[in-house]
Amino acid sequence: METIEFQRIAKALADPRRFAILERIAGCKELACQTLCGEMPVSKATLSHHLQELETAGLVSIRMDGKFAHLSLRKDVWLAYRKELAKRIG
Amino acid sequence: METIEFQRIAKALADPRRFAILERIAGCKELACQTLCGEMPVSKATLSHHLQELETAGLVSIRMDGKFAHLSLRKDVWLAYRKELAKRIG
DNA sequence: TCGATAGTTCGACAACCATCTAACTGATGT
DNA sequence: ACATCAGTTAGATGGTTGTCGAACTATCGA
Repeated sequence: METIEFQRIAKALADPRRFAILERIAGCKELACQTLCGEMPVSKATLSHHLQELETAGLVSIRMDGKFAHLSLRKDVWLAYRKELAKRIG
Repeated sequence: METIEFQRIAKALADPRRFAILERIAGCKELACQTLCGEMPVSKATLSHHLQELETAGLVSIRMDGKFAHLSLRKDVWLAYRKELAKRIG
C-alpha cells in the first residue's frame, strides 16, 4: 500500500465523528446518505465534508442514484489498511 | 477496549512523523531516546511531545535509566487496537 | 562543586481542521 | 415552468496541533 494512501486513511480514522460514520456505513451493505443525515448530529455540509474525506481516503464508495447518494465500505481497502498496520508494526 | 483509549490511539497514529517514530520503536526491543533524536529531523521538544502523546495513548512505554530514556512498544495495546479495528468494522 | 548532557516545560506561532450558515447545482414531481 | 428536495461549495470561525527556541530540571563525570 502506498504511504500516501496509508497516511490519508490514518487521518480519516482519527476524527471520532468520521470514524462513527464509517462504522455506521460498514454496518450494512449500502447506506442511504439521507439515513446518515438523520442519525448524525451534524449539518449536511459537515457530513458531506466527512464523506468526501472518507472517499478520498478510499475507504468509502459513493454511488449516486438520481439525487440520492448511497454509501458503502470499500472492504478491500479496509482490509489492506489493516494488513499494512500488521506489516509495519506487528 | 475503551472508546476514549481507542480514539487516543487513532489520533496518535494520524500524524505521519509520530507514526514513523512508533514504527522505529517497534523495530527493536527497546530504543534509546538519543538514537531517535539523532535520526528524526525534529527538535528535542517536538520529539518529547510526540513521545508523550504515544505514551498517553498507551502505545509506548518509557523507562528512565538515570538521565536516559528508553522507549518500547506496548505490544499488548497495539494488538488490542488492531483487534478493536477488526471488531468495529471488519 | 561545576560544567555538560538528556529530557521536559513554557510560550508563541502558523497551519490545519471540524463545524456552521448561506448560497449554489442538479434532479424530481406536479 | 416551477417549487422542492438532496447534496455540494464557499466563506467564516473557533479550536486543535505540530513545531520551534529558550528556559528549566535532573543526572552524571571530572
